[in-house]
Amino acid sequence: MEEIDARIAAVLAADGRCSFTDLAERVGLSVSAVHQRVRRLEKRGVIRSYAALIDGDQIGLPLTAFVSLTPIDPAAPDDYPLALATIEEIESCHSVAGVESYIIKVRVASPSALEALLARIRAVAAVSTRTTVVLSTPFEHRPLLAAVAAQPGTAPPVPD
Amino acid sequence: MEEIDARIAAVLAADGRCSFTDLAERVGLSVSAVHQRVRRLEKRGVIRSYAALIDGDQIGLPLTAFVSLTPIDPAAPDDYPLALATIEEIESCHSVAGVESYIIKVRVASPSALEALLARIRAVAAVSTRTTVVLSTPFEHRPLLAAVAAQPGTAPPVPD
DNA sequence: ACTGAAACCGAATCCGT
DNA sequence: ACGGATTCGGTTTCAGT
Repeated sequence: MEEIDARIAAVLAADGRCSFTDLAERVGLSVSAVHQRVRRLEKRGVIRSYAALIDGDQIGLPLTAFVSLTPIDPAAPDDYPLALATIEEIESCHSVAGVESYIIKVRVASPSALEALLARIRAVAAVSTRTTVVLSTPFEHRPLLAAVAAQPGTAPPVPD
Repeated sequence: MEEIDARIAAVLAADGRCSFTDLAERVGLSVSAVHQRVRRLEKRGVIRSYAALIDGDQIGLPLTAFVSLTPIDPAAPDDYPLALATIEEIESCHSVAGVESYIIKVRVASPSALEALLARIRAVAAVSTRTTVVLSTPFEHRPLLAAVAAQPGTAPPVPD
């Protein structure tokens, strides 16, 4: 991917509602050129989607936890992701290397809601669980493109 | 928070670039009313920001890992988040309950980049690290508002 | 692949309820 | 707090280089 595409992606990663007009100014291209590039980034899947990032505390889901899952029967067919996807409290699901097979991130309203959620997880997935409660989140959702966008792919235009 | 605000937040969580016109149709209000509500959700911090979600694989950061951090000196002042925030490869940082003090999520280009990153983390933070490599991500960034938005807060308007 | 212009549509504001 | 109208600016498309 080119440097200019990386910069466009970086801007949108940090400000998902940035207008094409602003974007054009920031990267030094015409509006229609940026438009073209953004559509291409979307089509290629570099930009997967756009999202409003919501504060869990303010929507009645103040408790975040990471839950590590270990299959009870190691020989069981691995369709856990499908089963887990049906549970809405699970925000993300990662298959991982190590003693445990999956790490999922969940958000719930209360400790008792967490307890009920863990029961549901064990019910749909035949796993044992290990839960790590999040106390606070100093930061999250940081755009990872700053470094990528900063790297000089082609030389920047020389000012005269 | 009201039900209608929850629905607005849910729509924007799933489609961060949704227009006010679309939003108005979806929640059954006028454009100016939703506009007002969205601005209020932003001001109150319910909507923290908007972001384009980027595919790490496509920007040269195919390796994701969770790193658990344990302070070497348990009595040391806890300014780890500040130190960690300077490292761009760290996407999120959570303080957690348990044997370890923090769980961070990182994205890097390669195993050797991960090795270098871990060295940097230990350098800035005086911690021991335990790393869990992500093999695949069945899903992530799921909007957690579906359940919240579905719950009937006030009764819906009665059609005549 | 980028520019510039044209046509269209959405955003933002104001006023009235 | 909502709706409707207005104005302004952004989006989208097209033709040209």
